[in-house]
Amino acid sequence: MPELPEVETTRRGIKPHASGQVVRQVVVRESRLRWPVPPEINTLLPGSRIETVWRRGKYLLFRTGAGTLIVHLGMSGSLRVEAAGTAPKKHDHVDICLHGGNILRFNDARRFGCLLWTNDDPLEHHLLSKLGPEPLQDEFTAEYLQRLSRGRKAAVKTFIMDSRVVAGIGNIYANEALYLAGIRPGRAAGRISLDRYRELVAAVRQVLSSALEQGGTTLRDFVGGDGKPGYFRQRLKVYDHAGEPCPGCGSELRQIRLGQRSTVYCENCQT
DNA sequence: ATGCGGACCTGTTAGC
DNA sequence: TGCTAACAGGTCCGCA
Repeated sequence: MPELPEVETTRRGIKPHASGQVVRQVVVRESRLRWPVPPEINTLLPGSRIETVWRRGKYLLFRTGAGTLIVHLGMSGSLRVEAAGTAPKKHDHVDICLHGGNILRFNDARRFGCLLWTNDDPLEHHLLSKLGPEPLQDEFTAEYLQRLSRGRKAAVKTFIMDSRVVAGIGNIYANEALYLAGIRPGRAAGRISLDRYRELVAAVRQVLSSALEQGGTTLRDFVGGDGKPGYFRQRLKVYDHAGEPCPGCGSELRQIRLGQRSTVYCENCQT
């Protein structure tokens, strides 16, 4: 579920409640996540102070004096702040109880998310070390995409959803950005011009920033750090609108599958 | 090196 | 109404 805007929305919601707080206790009700919750979550995290909460791609990073907690929300995960004493709901797998009286509560129905621990630089962790540039930072450019894509036959949509190419773009925003850029999702990445990659980079930036302003996209179960949904769903132009008229030209939006992911586009506006 | 399909899970919905 | 199948915001891994 959560792509970059949802993870960043979560970070912003949680940060004021978590930064500077000392962890009082950790309760793990279900340790079978994508990877088993490591023992350090129980041994090193309690008693340590959360210094900062930051983000790399779709990973949330909680730096403490004892090491760094790495959190990924997978498809259905959320992390929200609740008052101590609030009864856990279904799929509330982990509670990080803070001395101030709040709980950071990890919920994930599908358990594709994870909580990991590292004592080293988290950016060197094997899950993060190969991530491509942040799409909202300057290193993400048309020249970069063009250079990296030469000779590649993969669909451009699959290409920009590859976290080694650029971090944080998932299925919703890949569809939206390609629509905004007027590029057909199935086009081979290696055969797209620099000018069209310029359009694409601008579109990615626009759609991600705009989604961020709206607190992310909630299709069914996403909630931010405050437990509230995001409001970008009503701004989606193509995702979740297959069979409906294209907002630009009125022709019917088509749905296909690319890399096992549903892909929606306008055959007229995207070439 | 690149690309593909399968795997990991539960919940919701569409179809019979 | 109930059963079954397909699909859902992610991404790692093993194999060709």
